[in-house]
Amino acid sequence: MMSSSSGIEVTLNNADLWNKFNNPMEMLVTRKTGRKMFPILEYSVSGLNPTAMYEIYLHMERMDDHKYRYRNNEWDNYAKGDPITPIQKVKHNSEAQTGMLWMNGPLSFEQIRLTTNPESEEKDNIFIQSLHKWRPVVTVRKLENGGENSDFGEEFRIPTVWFIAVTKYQNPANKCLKVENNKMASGFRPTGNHKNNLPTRGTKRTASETFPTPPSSTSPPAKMNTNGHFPNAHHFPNPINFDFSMTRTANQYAPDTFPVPSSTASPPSKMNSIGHFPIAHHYPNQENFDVTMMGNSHRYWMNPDQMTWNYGCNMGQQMAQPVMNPWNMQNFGHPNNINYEQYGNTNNTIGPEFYYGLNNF
DNA sequence: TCACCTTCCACATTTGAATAGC
DNA sequence: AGCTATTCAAATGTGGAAGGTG
Repeated sequence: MMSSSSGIEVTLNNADLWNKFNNPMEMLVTRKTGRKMFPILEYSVSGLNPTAMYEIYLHMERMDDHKYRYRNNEWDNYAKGDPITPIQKVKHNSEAQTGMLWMNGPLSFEQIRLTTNPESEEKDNIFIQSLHKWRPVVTVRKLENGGENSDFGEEFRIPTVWFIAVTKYQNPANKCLKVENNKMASGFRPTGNHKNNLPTRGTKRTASETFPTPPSSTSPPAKMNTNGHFPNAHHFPNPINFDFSMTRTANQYAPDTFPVPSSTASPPSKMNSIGHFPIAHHYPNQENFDVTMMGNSHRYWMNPDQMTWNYGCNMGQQMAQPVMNPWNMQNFGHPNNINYEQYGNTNNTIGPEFYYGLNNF
């Protein structure tokens, strides 16, 4: 928290998350489009005059005149810093508004992007120099007489909030914390589908590398569309990551080929009558469900967090196309029976049977 | 020097949302 | 009108190539 003689206080809301990165925090910066910050900067502000008008700004401030590098598992200041350039202040998206409104809600600067391009003209891009130490500064500016006679405002710095700008993460511990805490990086977790041991990750693959020929023991299904794709399947995971040893042939699709549930809880009896199947739209990490807790009917799965039975979708509702493929003989519930809201994005749908069924691809 | 470091881009894998189709 | 299916957009860290540096 930072307070002042004016009585204004600025607090970082996600300080717990920020404080995990004390080794120190590294923040990625890119040139072309700029990079969003993670964690974001989200503050609370108090002590404002509820009826007065304020603008709030953010800028980055060089902490010293050193240039740092990561060598032998630690950061050292190996050179004099690059020239210190004029400060760019980015005005918060909310523009000018009353103190009451500022104090009502979180003060988030999630739109900020860090760029190495000093010529960037994007409104929310902040130019910073890689390998230098930076500290975010919040400026609260009270508008007098419609802003005509206002001063430059009051600045707030939080001592624990600073970072070293990098174009690639240096400290592995820092990188792990980013992956663990940023859901957009979930593919890089041990349970994710990014496989670091793939030979050509990050570079363009040939078609045969991307779509290897399956083992001969895996018969393709009778029904494929003209693209050779599973009907209605959208984002297929990389087949390289598939476990073809799980593949079943056409006469092995029976429900009893699925794992036996360990739970004694009973699945709900409500079920649709037309045997709808889930459409695999986006495939979540396997950590999102526990296949060992599937119900006896194999039509349900246990949500390990909520200890409730769910129909064959873990995050959303998209259900369609009865008997759309002959590989997966499971019946999943009708969307009318499902409480989607608790799972977030309605586009994300998957059932454990279908997930396993993908190994038939 | 030259071993190591940094930067940049395309990429695969995500989440999230908008739009097209029926 | 209400779902379903498809398409679009954005956000992550990574590998490799190329350039930089003490």
